[in-house]
Amino acid sequence: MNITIKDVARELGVSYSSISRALNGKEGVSKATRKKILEAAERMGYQPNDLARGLVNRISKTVGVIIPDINNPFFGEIVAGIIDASNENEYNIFLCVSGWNPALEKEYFNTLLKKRVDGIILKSAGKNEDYDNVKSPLMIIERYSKYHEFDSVEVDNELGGYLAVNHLLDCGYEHLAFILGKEDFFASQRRLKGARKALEDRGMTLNEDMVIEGSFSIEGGRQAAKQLFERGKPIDAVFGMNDLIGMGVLQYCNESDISVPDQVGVIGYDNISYAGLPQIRLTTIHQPKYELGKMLFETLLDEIKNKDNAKPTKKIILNPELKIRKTTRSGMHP
Amino acid sequence: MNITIKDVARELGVSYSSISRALNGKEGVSKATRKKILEAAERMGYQPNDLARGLVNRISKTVGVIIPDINNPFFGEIVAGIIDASNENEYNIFLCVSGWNPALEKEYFNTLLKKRVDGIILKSAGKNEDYDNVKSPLMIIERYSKYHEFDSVEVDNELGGYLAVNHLLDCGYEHLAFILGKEDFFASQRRLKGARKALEDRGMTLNEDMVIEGSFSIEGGRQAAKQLFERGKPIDAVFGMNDLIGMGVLQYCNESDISVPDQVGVIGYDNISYAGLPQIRLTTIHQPKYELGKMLFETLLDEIKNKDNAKPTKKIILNPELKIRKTTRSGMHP
DNA sequence: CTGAAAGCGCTAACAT
DNA sequence: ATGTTAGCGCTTTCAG
Repeated sequence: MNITIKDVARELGVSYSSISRALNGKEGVSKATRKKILEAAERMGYQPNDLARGLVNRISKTVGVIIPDINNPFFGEIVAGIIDASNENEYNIFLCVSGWNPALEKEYFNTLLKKRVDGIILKSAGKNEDYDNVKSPLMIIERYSKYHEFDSVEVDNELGGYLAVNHLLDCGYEHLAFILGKEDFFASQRRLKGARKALEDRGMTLNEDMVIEGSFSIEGGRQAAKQLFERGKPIDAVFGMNDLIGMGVLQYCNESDISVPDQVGVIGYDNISYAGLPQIRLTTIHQPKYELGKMLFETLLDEIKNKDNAKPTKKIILNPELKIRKTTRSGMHP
Repeated sequence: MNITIKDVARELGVSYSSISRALNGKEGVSKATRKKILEAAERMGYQPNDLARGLVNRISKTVGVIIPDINNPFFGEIVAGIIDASNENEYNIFLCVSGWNPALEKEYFNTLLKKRVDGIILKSAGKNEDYDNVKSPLMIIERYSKYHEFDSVEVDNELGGYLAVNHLLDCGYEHLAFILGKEDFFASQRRLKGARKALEDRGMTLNEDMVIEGSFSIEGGRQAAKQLFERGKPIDAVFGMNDLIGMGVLQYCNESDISVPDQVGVIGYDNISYAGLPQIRLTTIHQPKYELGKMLFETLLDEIKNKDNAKPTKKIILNPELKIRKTTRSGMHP
């Protein structure tokens, strides 16, 4: 069916070990025969079988990626970075989408193991201790472990939260509300921690009543905003823990004739492409998503290559950036 | 390193063909030993090696997908459909992103062949005759071939174009302009054909001067609109061949104080998630992208399973739908 | 420099 | 019902 190394060998009357050597650019073949082999392979349309190769080399040049949602542009951009980096290193990506379902995620994980991927990049939908003693190279996007036993790449969530609230305060907003994303408890908590710190740095304190949990979607944000504002307590700024939530808040404000940014300021998180649209222009915290994806892959590859020789684990932290747009007041100290 | 079938066999003192039989649920093993084997495998943490399996079965349970751009939500939704369908059938997806680069696309294609994928789904960035005599199961998204030698799934572009222009005319717009996407010449042409037909059905004719080519992006749409309007000829409606272009037109109109939909009507194509945002509400032609992805995979799988026994090729055509929002006038015959 | 042979982990005849 | 064996396509000793 498919042309194999043996077919080429037979055609040329050489042993197939020579073919292998020639094809892989190893020494031990004369210039002449190497040339002959390469030509014949080309002419016959020979395509090496990576399955067989992988079986003997124990390297599949393949990594698995599991994300919760591909239509969330946040993950889309991370994946774009991963794919580009993998391409540069002649790797291919198995993309799996868990739909925030831990059981499906687990299933995917096992399938990837069976496929003998060289490593896995995972954004877990659940608590990620499940993966604490996996032996294959593994990068968990935002793995929260007590000990730093694993390599990691992350964007500083605490700093992001700090920047967001600091900006809100700079704008003169005083009654801050916070909408967490229940899908990612840890990230939301970290951001909230930064928020708290920004408040405290000015001698203020975070009002715990004003922290509610929503879901990472536009509708989730809208609902949460509704809930928040209908309590009747004073609110003049909302920090949504992702842009989708922020956009939902915007939507609620629009429906309820609350003027943004005058009456209420809104800030999101992530800086997904939507947020920058001229009709939206949501102030937000930019996360370097594409770069994160690239570094995730590169760090994983590093791990793969140094599987045995124990190297010190590393922790790479990327910085988020404040992106001021039009949903927060511009004047300072009004 | 990894536990193999042999390890389990040794542990239990059975031959390893029995293990294989038990694990694959084939007959020829007594209930008792089957149970024993399954337990031992579980206990020892045995994970079958799909590379080896694929080598002997000549089936990798893997398909490759090549798309031009993952951050275009249009492709994102198609991929979501493909991934869901593949999961339901216990397949995994190699996702490749060509960046509209035909050379990279070709490279990816070859890599997938080496990885021995069972089939490939491809949205080609170039003219797709390159793939006319590929022997592996292949689904090209919008393959334009003179003969229907291949299975295909597509959304009716001509109908989509017709619906769009028909609606514009219903709204009372008279001076129509068209912005094509140069990345996808064929699709744009088909849609234009439908547009022409809608005009002719009312005894009107399409003004070829009013057809220009842009690029499938917001900025591309903005530029094209600029070019169009600066010619000074009367234009009261623009049909952008995708939503990104439509949004670019919206942006231009906003910057130039052209009121939409009163002065100028704008219609896009695809109905990507952006288009439905409350701040945008772009009238557009909906393409069932997720369903397209699902059917693409399912049709491919069908092809894979019936590789040899020649079945008649099939052509599945999905219908697009007009989605009226706020960028076109509502009143008919004003 | 080249060939023969073993083996990667698994399945599928073919025996027993 | 179970075991033995060959072989999938390739890489890699080990001889020559």
